[in-house]
Amino acid sequence: MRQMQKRTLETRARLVAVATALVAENGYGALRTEEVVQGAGVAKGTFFAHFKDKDALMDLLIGTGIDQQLDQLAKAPAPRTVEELVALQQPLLRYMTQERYVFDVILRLSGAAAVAEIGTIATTFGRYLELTTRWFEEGQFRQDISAELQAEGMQGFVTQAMALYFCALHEDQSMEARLVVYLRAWLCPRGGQTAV
Amino acid sequence: MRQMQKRTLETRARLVAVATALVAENGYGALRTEEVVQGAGVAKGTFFAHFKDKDALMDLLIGTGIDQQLDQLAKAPAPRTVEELVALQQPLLRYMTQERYVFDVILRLSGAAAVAEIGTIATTFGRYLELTTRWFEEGQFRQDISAELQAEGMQGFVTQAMALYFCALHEDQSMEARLVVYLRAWLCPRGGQTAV
DNA sequence: ATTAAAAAATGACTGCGGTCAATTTTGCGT
DNA sequence: ACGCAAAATTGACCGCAGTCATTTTTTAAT
Repeated sequence: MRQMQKRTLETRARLVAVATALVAENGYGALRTEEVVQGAGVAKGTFFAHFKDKDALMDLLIGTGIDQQLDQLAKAPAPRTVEELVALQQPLLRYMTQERYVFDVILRLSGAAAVAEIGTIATTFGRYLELTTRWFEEGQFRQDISAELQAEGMQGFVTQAMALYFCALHEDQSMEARLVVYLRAWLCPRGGQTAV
Repeated sequence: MRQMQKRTLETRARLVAVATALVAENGYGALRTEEVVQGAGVAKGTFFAHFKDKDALMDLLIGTGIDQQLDQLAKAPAPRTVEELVALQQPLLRYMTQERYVFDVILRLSGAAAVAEIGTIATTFGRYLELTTRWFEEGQFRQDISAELQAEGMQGFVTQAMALYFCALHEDQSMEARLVVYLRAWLCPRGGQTAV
């Protein structure tokens, strides 16, 4: 098995650089592989030799963006209130909802289809869970369920809040306001009936 | 303004009938507009005169399927335990996760893009909320938050459970088992700390 | 019946993602 | 240096959703 050529890395880097620039200019949804390929000075087929499909490129671009947001989250100390929790995550939510197309891609790629092909976005979702689980391990919120479960639940509510952001039927409140309501109910339940 | 012609209804009915048959045969993801059009004996353009795009047809087909599931749910008495809650919804979950493609379409269309164009799937999601809210109004579960909020939260967890069903990283437990864990934590919290 | 205008249907055409047999480039063994 | 096989690249081509100027059909007024 021969090693990868330097040329390969250069071509790939050029494709990614051109794509990044085009996205910065016109947004994710407007990106066309034809433009990327022309900008990089290669043929159509070369693109697909480097990326399985357009989604694979998007996975890389958007996944990188999410990772940068998580870097910020990782710096901050564990939030102690629901309000802090939401405020801290606001930049991440804004990034993921910047375009309807971006949110759709994230939903589509956040679960790895096969273990063999865990993409960047799927990886960031794992990292998000790890990171927020650590917050809950500080014990500021619920004691009756595990930190992992609290984190998984928060992830679900965050997704739901983002989804409703794009829904014309639920324009009454902001994404953040809705999330505060959800997370208060999830993380600070005031002992309801305990039917099992 | 002249009224709609009988011909219009006939053509549309034929398109839907052919599409339904094709889906029954090969599944949703394999449906091609070309086949629908040929089967109905009309031209390509006619299809798009009746449906804004392929998604609009899918919205109708899948939305109808969901509605049938909800009809079943509406018949049953309000569940009194989390296990009943999950068992009752199992057929609905199975329907929505029968194909990856179906689940993707549902996610994409469950929120109405514009108030003017509320599709069948978006409508069923509203119906699901109404229906389950009524369950929670019976007061079997949490007393500290509204029935609506309990229903919205459940919807989020159901979606999350379905999403993880398609994720290779979370194959350790079934959709139903995961949902039971979520809903127990959501609906039967045993009074944790009440930080606000 | 005649006609005019709206409604419906047509199908060639476009845009764009993705494929693949053929070609060029590269690095290794001799 | 030479030859050869693997790796990388090429671009014509395909599949399929969606468009639109043109034609056909229907309806209502005269």
